[in-house]
Amino acid sequence: MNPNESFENALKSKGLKATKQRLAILEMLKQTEKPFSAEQLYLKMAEQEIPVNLSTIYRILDQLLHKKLVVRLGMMDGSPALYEYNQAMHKHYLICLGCKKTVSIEGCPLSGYEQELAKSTGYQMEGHRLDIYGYCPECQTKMKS
Amino acid sequence: MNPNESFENALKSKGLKATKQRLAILEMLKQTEKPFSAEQLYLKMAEQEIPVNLSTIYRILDQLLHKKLVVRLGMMDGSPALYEYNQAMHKHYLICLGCKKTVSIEGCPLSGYEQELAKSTGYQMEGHRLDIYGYCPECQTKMKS
DNA sequence: CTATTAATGCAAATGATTCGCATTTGCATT
DNA sequence: AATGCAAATGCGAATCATTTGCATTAATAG
Repeated sequence: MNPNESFENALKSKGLKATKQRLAILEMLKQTEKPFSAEQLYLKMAEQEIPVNLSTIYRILDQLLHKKLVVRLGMMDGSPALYEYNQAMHKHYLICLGCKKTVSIEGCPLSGYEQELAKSTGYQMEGHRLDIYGYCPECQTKMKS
Repeated sequence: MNPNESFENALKSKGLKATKQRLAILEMLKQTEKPFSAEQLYLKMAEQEIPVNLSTIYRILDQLLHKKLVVRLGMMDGSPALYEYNQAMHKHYLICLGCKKTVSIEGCPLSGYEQELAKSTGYQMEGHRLDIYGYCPECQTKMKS
């Protein structure tokens, strides 16, 4: 099955029209499997000569977010939000305070905990943000000198 | 010991001058033990007739953050950052995406996990950041109408 | 008490994101 | 294939949180 075709179906089944801008965004996020900001997507689309306006990208990302086709992460400071294709499996990162290298962690240590918390608080859970900080083996060695 | 005095020492020992604005912010955050946005602090200080400019508050919070006297929690959307007094004991929050109310969570679900991860990766752990997002019972009700 | 230097106020700039409204496009239906 | 209409897009301006440059003021070392 042609990838474009499956995105078309995904969009239509959610009640969204399959426009070239939406298809391009989904394709880009899916292919790279990396998170991008609205601006980065805007630039990439410009390269590929797909005409699009930045505000349209924001609107599209917002819709895809509500339809759970993408996930939004980030913004501890005021830097732009990042969006990534919604793999069923979500990830967490181990971030080195020395060299800023990030390693993804197997599985999610909060899988059960969140449901438990939902029950005890009455909240309807929408997700969480977890990053773990430390020093990688290389940076630990460097620090000893 | 007068609380003001101890904040004065805390500031001076970090190389910061003990101004009334800084003392007021620290006192406010310490007393309430709740996270506040820059704007909220600004309004509270206006009430108390402590003259201060919003940009000064941002600058102060930034310094206190670097000196580890306060902690910043980020929102997933673009809403304002929240700051709270840095208790030695770390906490995690359940944040309502509707009304932004934040509730602190009992204990830390990652206490054991972090050590386990240290062993399997060789990283030296320095801490983590965890916030959980959802909709509080009130906002869930509102959304149904 | 004075000098020095950091801190503050103010106003304007910036950066991310959103909004209103006119125009265009996808697509269901002839 | 042509038509109609809601949905989507483009464009510009607005908004909101936060930052910055520069002139003024206040804290503290000497």
